[in-house]
Amino acid sequence: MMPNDAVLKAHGIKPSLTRMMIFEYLKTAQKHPNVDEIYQALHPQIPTLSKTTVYNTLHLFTEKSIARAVMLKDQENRYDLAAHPHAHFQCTHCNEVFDVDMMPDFDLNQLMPNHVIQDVSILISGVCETCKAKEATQKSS
Amino acid sequence: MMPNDAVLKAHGIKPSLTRMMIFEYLKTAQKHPNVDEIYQALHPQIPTLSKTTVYNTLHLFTEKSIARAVMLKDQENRYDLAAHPHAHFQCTHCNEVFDVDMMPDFDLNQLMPNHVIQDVSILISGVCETCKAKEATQKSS
DNA sequence: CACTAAATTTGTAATGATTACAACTTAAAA
DNA sequence: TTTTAAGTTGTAATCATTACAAATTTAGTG
Repeated sequence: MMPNDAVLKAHGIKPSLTRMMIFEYLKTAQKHPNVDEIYQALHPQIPTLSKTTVYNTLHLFTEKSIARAVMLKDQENRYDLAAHPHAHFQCTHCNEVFDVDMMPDFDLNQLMPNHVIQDVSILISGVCETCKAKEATQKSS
Repeated sequence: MMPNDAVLKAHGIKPSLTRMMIFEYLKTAQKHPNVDEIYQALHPQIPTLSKTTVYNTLHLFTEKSIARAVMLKDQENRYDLAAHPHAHFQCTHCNEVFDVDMMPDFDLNQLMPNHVIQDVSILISGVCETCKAKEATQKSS
């Protein structure tokens, strides 16, 4: 696996320490963090970190296509590495977000031959396994 | 085609005049209006209309599944009738949103048998026909 | 090293969509 | 009519995001 600084450089991003750490957090964290979560997680290690920097960095990352803003039924943005495209499932009960390793290959270039397709994002909403089980238990009691 | 009040009633919504007009606007307007556009469009006809009412009504409509909040790369919500599911294309140049009459039928219930699927929304982003043509013209000049 | 310019980071203030909430109005029920 | 509920309204608060200018760091050059 390519080291983080190489990945950033390969996308034309100068690998400052802050950028590397935000990238590393996106890579490691098993969630789809919003700006505040990233800030809270890294603040202890980078005491001078500012939220504006987190915003700046995420804008840079999405512009250079190493991250994506995940569209959700929240009023805030969450972020995701752009590496392998996948769909997202968000539970309407617990609000949790899960990756769905699936990306149907409809041929958009054929369907919309005169458009330039840059990105496709799929959001599935419903009730997750856990919440569904809880519901069932409550109803039967 | 069912009259508006019947549609509302069928979904358990009492068809007040305001609600009917917001519904009618969603049905007629060839766009994916945000709250402010709806408010501006109806304000002349309903001088006492309040933005809060627009918010309330849209919440009610989405809750009762006759409208959907369209997820876009904007910071504001846009709305859409829930009638026929379709994907959305948003141009990264002019920001315009177009309907894409396509909804791939991946079998989510099979893929996620323990989840309850309520909704699937697909957002395609890229450059639209018009903007692509303009770009080409500019480059060649 | 010293100096300069550019890139990066930071903090504060402004913006703007959305929500909370209490008051007011209208419609329905008794 | 009287009462109660439903619907609507306006104001104030919340909160994510952006604007922007200052401060800091980094890189390049003499």
